[in-house]
Amino acid sequence: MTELPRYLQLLWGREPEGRRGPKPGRTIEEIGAAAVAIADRDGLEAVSMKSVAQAVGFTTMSLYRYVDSKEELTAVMLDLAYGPPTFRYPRRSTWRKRITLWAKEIATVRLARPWSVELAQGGPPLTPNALSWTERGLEALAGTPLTSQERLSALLAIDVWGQNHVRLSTQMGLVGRSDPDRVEVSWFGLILRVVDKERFPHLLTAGAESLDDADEDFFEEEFERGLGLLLDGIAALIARQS
Amino acid sequence: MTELPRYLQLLWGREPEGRRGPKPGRTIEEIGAAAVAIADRDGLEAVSMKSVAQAVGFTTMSLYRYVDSKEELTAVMLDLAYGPPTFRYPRRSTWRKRITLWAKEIATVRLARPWSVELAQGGPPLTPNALSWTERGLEALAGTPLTSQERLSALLAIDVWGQNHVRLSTQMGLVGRSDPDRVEVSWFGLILRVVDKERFPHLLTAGAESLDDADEDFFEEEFERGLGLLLDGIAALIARQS
DNA sequence: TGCCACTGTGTATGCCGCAAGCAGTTATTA
DNA sequence: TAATAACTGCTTGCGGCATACACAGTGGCA
Repeated sequence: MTELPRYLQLLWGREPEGRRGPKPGRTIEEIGAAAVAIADRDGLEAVSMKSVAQAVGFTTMSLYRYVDSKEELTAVMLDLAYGPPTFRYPRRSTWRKRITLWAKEIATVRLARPWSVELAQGGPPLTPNALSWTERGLEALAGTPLTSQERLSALLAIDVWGQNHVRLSTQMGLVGRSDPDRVEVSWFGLILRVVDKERFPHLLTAGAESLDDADEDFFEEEFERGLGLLLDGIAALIARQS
Repeated sequence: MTELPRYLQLLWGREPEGRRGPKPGRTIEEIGAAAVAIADRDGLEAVSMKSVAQAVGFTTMSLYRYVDSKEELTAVMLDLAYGPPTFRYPRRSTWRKRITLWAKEIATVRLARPWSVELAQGGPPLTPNALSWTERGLEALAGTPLTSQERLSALLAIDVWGQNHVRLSTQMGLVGRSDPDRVEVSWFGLILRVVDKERFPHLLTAGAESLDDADEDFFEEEFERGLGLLLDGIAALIARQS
């Protein structure tokens, strides 16, 4: 069993006792917050070891006293972007209402920090805030007959879907109310120039019909559609276990 | 309406007529295939404009005659990694069986190219093979009462979930049969060192129970779990529309 | 109390990657 | 036939990540 990575030691307050040497000039939270501020203002590509170091009054290489790599820095950033979950579940609410709230809160956090969905994904959650959100998701499913594996599996599916929804909506410029005639036209309009009816009959039909039914607010309506589908799947599973 | 990006023109065979100048020395497929071969052999980080150029007998900057950026090169790589869908749906099969096959085939492709799930996602599908897979997914849902938006939404949810499943399983070293006592122990064992029962009661319970019920083959069993949930959701939607 | 190992910061440096710009050659169009 | 667009190689600039080391500060131990 190897030692905890440095950044996790720091984030969790789990440093070994009796560290010698000068006291650190900054906390890992300060460093992460500086990186988040840069990403918020100038986008993810503006976050470099150098820009972050400058923002906290260090020189570049001192950051490696807190994180071993830039990848670890981005993990810290994501944890800070998430922050602790502060919402409350209504009293006596159904699991469905609670999970819906959980998913909406996550999407809100992600939307406030669009750069967070562009970060490379580095594995399962390990940081304090990320795990706090997992805990809140499990709390929402408390009292259901699902096994633990089924609970974790369901939360993962919703989380992954939600991230992708934010990312795709952002990339397509479809966050917020939009002209129904313009919704998805950038994607469909583009593929219309290359696909032929012989090879892509279903796609052409689906695309045209989607334009007819175009959402007034793609982000919100597709959120309901996709989350509804996932919740229905969970409901079916619960019904089978009852 | 702007011009099609160069790489899409090339991939779709949609170049304007009458291009002057020397004939290109390579096709975009050849360049993409060289990049895929490098990624297969040495991993994604070994793919640089330089290494790809060398592999096809060019110098670095000539690649920009085919793609405008490295990002476009990775889109070409992904399309080639997918290849055209070659599977067949059984005659008279249910939508559920067809979608299951579709999802499994995608996962197989992704598993054969684990680097493909690490690529940054650049928006909705635009390339020939990627769109062919979408077409096959729509074909699997033909005959169901779902609207086109619901169909696209369902396919997207499954695709996204499948990619994440491959990525996470690969990152956690959980592809193929494994010692049940070791499954997820790397993740849970790690968080056990930092989480406390007061703050994370549900997580600790879920983790311990998951270890008790540990899968013999995490990848396969979690695939069934997660896909089952999504399919149940689609089934509920279909039942409501019937 | 003094010595020494460990730790925090700055500095110097190396290597690599992406891509703008230009020169020379090739093939099509006017 | 001349002009022009397109293909390739070459040059170059800039920025980023991270190894290694010097110096100063702090705690553990004899």
